[in-house]
Amino acid sequence: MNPELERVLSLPALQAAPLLVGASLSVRGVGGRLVEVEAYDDMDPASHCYGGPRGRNLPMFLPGGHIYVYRSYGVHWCMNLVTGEQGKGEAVLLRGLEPTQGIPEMRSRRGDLPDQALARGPGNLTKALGVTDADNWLRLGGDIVLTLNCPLAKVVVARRIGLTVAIDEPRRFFEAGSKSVTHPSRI
DNA sequence: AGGATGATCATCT
DNA sequence: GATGATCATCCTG
Repeated sequence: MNPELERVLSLPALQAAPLLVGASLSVRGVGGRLVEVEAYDDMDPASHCYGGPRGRNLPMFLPGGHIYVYRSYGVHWCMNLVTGEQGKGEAVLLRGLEPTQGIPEMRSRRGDLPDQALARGPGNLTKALGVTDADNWLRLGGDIVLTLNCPLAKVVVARRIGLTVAIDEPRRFFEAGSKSVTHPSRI
């Protein structure tokens, strides 16, 4: 993994998240540009790692560069990039991606949708990319590759979606104007 | 544009 | 037994 990416992934989630908007993610040859992410850490009562390491949250306490996948509402997989130092408990939820690679394969998994909708939303993103709990605990660099791009000029920080606590915390980062962002008007 | 609903299961109490 | 870091669909205005 290149040194700059290594550095970004060693940052706290709140600092790493905006730098990951615009980065390229590829999962077994299928991927695109990340356009929406959300930071979670041990100070956040909505985070799985709140209260310390136990059960399903253990991957969040690995060093930055690992993958944390969990089941949401019994129906969807959600994928996180672990950031920060080992033992801290931080991760960035991947919420939206603009497809650039393997679009026919995404369409076969998601149905006949416009490109922009294939990986919009955390559950749809994992489905389009073929990510499941088999990818939990993995480290970037094998099946899953992340490449930083030039920092984007227009990264918006917004409130969050679908939570019952700490919903107004500004922890959701997205690219202004992208059509692969959920609730773009909810700032 | 926004509110209500049900699907479905790993994890937690 | 209850709870969601969601989504598609159906409604209302």
